[in-house]
Formats: sequence, C-alpha cells, structure tokens
Amino acid sequence: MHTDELTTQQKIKYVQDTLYVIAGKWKLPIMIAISFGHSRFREIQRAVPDITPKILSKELKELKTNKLVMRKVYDTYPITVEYTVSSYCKSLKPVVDEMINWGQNHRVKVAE
Amino acid sequence: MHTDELTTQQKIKYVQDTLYVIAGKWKLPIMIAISFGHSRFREIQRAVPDITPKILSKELKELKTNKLVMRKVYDTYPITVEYTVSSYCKSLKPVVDEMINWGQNHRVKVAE
DNA sequence: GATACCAGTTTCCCAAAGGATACCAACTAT
DNA sequence: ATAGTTGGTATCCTTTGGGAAACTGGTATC
Repeated sequence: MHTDELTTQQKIKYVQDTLYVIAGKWKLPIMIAISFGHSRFREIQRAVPDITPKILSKELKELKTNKLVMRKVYDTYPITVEYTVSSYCKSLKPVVDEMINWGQNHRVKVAE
Repeated sequence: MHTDELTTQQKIKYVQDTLYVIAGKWKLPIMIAISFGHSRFREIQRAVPDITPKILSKELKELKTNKLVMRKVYDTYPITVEYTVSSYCKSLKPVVDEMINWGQNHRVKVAE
C-alpha cells in the first residue's frame, strides 16, 4: 500500500522475500493449476506442460512445507490424493495476476 | 486485463514468460536500485546488499541484452558509467509493487 | 493374460547459478 | 607515500535446479 514510504533497501528486501517463495520454474504454475481445479497428482501433471513426476513431487512437498498447498489422502480403493491451495496461497493472486498481464503484453511486444 | 478469459495453460505460459525475465536472486533488486537513482556501478553495489561485483557485472550485461537497462559511458577523467532503466523495465512496476506489498505482509505474517 | 491407471520413488546425471577472493589501471585525497 | 575511489575481470569452487528413464504395488479394464 504505502510503498512510496519505503527505502530502496526495504523494497529490495521485500521483493527478495517474495522471490524466495515463488522462485523456480514450477512453483507458480503448480499453484495456478491447483487453484483452477486440478487437484489430483496426475491432473496437475497434465495441466503443467513438461513437468516430470519427480519434480512435481518435490515441489508439492516444498509448497506443503511452506503452507501454500494442502494435501489430503482419502482412503478409497484406488487411493485418492487431493491437493488444494491455502488462503495464504490465494493472497498471492494480485502478484500472479500482474505477472499474467505482463507476460501477455510481453508476448504481444515480442511478436511486433 | 481479461485474465478470466484465459485457460489455465495460457496463464501458466504467461507467468512462465514473466518468471523467465525476472528470474534469479538479483535481477529485480538491481532494477529497483537503478530505478531509484542508483546509477553508478558502485552505487548499485552498495544499494543491493551482499552482491559481489562479478555477479553485478554479469547481471547488468544480461539486463542490457534484454533491453531492460541502458549503459552510458562518459569520457570524464576517472571515467563515469551510468545505468538507467528502460521504459520496458518501467512496465514491470505493477508486478514489482505487488511483490513489495506481498513481501511486506509476508514479513508481518511470519512475525506473528 | 496383458495393459493401463494411480501416486508417486529411485538413480544417475548435467548445466546453470551463485559465491569467495584476488586483482587491474588510472586517478585523487590525505 | 599510502589509502581509497572508479568500473569492472579472473579464477576457482560449491550448490541448486532440473531432467531422463525406469520402477513400485495395488486395482481395474480389455
């Protein structure tokens, strides 16, 4: 909100904190996929192009550790695992929306 | 703007494009430092905590290649090099502002 | 009986990112 | 003379991120 009142160093610190959470090629894509209804492991894998199960598994663990996604196991017959995003993860929406916007315009710009 | 009309896969694509540009620990901090008036090499180095000259040099080259920052050399006696951000870089402001915001609230949350 | 789905794990590997330390030439202030 | 400033380079090293391929055990389908 009051970003104009911060020093350069404070802004850098906050941005680095945010970068630390969303860093890497896959964390945001995975969170986007889950938040749009892809809750099962294979569903997420299909929704996020080119991700391997090993990477997906590792990233999901990290996201769970950082309280960004939740994992629920249902004791059904084939066994069902459901991933959902936390409200904390949802608070990233403004950041993600701006990134989607910028990426979209970036594509347009590059295509010119 | 019309992010609601995009498919999950398109959103993921755009976010990955954006991530690709701002990826890494240092690119955004450097751009922030420059955009807030730290235009000289050593100034930037002082403004961005813990960055080494080698990393700074490398990142500045990449940012210059991607048209995000400009480099001007003045033929003065100690020699003066001035870095400025491009208007393209300035278009990232909404993204960065949201990241500053989120990082700030994140700190508050962690401190609770 | 063979194949496919589920949710992953295991192993082995490579490239890129990042960091520590030292150094350079030219100039200036003490 | 000595130390500090300027804008960087050079060398070496460790960490991390990511990827390919195969495999697991249980169930369900063809």
